[in-house]
Amino acid sequence: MTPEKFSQLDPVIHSRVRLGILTILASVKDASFAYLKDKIGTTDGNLSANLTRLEGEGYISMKKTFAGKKPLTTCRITGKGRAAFSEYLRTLENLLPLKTE
Amino acid sequence: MTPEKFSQLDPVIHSRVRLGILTILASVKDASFAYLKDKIGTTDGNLSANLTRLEGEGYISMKKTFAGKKPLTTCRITGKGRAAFSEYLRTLENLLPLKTE
DNA sequence: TTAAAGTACTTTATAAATTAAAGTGATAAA
DNA sequence: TTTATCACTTTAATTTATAAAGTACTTTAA
Repeated sequence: MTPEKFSQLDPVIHSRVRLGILTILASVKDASFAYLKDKIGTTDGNLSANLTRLEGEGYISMKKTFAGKKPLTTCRITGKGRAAFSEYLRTLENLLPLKTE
Repeated sequence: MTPEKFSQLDPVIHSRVRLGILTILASVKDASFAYLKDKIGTTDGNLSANLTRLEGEGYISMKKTFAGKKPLTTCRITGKGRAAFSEYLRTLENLLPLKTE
């Protein structure tokens, strides 16, 4: 049994913005670009880049539609993303001295 | 009351290697370079750079001595580092759906 | 009606951080 | 002696993240 190492934490998830995206997407059916931006507190460019990264990893999917006349990007976590996120949390709990009450 | 944002997570701490360093140093009086390297599972160069970063932030202190004839770097968390680490954990617990049992 | 401001992003450029490779200086082993 | 090893540091290369521009509209307001 190898000792638990911090390198086990999925680097795709271990980014403040991507962690925020996945945390939100794990708890709602889907979320818009604007909603994510507001909740996470980042810039348009940064959010865009990180969503693209997560989509590239197959952790989320994005659908582009229109809300009236305005473009609307809707994001959703995938099964793979949900599994990776759960595993990330599990690893964190094993590694950190957390005391959730 | 502003919504909780992931940008509140201290970027100095939110790095897999530095998180590992602080987690260990928070639970022991001090630790050697070799011990940290083994426990965290990283390379010499990476560990060295991250220790220097933490020292620069005032989160840890390093003492260089000799163990017999070999150089020995001993690391210790500072009060500031301990406070920042606690705050990081507190923020994480507020942000993530953790279920520590 | 048309100019200005806003929305909802993406793309490109720049800065910062991580990782990998090479380097240092000493000891120990063959 | 030369080869290897230890305990790191430094430099270089790659990857990330942040910031600045850019695109393609829509809405408001003169």
